[in-house]
Amino acid sequence: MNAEPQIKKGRKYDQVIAGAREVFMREGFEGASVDVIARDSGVSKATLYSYFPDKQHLFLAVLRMECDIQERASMDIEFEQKSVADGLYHIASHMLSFLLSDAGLAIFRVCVAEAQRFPELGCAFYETGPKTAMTQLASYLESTKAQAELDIDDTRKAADLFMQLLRGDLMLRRLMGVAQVPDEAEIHQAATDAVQNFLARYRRLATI
Amino acid sequence: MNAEPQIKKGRKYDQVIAGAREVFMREGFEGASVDVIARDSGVSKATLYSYFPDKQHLFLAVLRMECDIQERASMDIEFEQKSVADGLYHIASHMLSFLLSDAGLAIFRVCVAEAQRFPELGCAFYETGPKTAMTQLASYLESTKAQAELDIDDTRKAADLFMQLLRGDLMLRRLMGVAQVPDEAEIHQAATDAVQNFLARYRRLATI
DNA sequence: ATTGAACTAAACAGAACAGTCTACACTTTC
DNA sequence: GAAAGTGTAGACTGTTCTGTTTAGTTCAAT
Repeated sequence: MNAEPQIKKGRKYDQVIAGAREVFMREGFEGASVDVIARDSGVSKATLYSYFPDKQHLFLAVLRMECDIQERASMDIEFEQKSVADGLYHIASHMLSFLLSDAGLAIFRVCVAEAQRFPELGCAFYETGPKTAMTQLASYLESTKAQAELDIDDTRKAADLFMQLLRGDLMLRRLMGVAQVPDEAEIHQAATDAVQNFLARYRRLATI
Repeated sequence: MNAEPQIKKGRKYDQVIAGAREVFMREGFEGASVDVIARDSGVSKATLYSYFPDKQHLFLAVLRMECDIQERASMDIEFEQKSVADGLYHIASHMLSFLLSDAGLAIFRVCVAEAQRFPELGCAFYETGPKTAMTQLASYLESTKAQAELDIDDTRKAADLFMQLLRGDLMLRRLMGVAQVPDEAEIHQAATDAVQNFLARYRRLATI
């Protein structure tokens, strides 16, 4: 926890992280070799080991950075939407594009695979990824609840449900390599379905 | 595809599979060493290699067997329930117990991790696991639809939704190592929530 | 009792691995 | 232009890995 070993120095730090990211995501932790990482990064092994004390710390540095990115990539456009349906659809398609992309899947895959070997990793991913998204979504639901379009008693549970609806079967098929990376039409379809299901559950009845 | 290499002979076959299963589930494909598998199986390395031509074939044999088991473990108790709610709850708690158990998670984890390296594996898992369950559930929904308790236009979509509701946030937290293996109360809670959400979406309005 | 198949332990070869080290090149700064 | 800092290529160490081989053991069935 304390006394983080010497990490970070020169100008090639980002280059190493980028190369390592690619190889780790492709091969997993055990499958990736330091020699390959060094070669793919365009960096010598000596340089790599001058930045990171060992392979594990490099791995964790890559994934911590990935988590940071994920956390910062918040749902920008929130309140200026016309209807709740539009807002939810926007969020849905935005998140689906990421979740189902090769990059999004790769980090999910690696975290699932290594969550046992690196317990702190799984927690960090959950906190910065799904949980952050859920919290942001919950606050959105809270805000527009005033618009009285929705009838929600527990926004946290509702946000949770929406996330579940999003991931759905398509995510599973992507994870298992059954489905290819979806095109815009498929994402549109999945987002529409999710919003529809969500509204069917939570739309205020008296209003429409 | 054709000409499967020589696999299976003597009486220690099951013993090897059992040992390999345990090690692979614990360590993943790359993390598991053949020496450890042989030792844990109580079998010599030579014997192991007399059964399987290499590590990959052993790995795939383990997971094929796991898929078979998963496929056979159908949802026994289907029609003799009183209400649809009871039937769905029964299915839900049954499936959740498996999905969230250490064993259920382990195979899911391994398949996610190795679906890229072994493309046929991901497909086999999806077909025998989630897809089979969904099909069985769909046929249940079809049958009780006659009871007019539910208002379903597309049973496949409905079954898909139910599965999504099941997996939910708890499954994600388990995968990431955030949550421990749940006790009966937690499973009851999750199953109840899922059924409730499902019925809120699909219960026939005019009936009650 | 003998035969033959299945199994064992242990050593082995050859490769790949993580991590270290040496010797050298480039750039900046005094 | 010397010195310091940062980089390089790649050889090297010692370990671990998969997969093979050898020489010997168990055991069932004749």
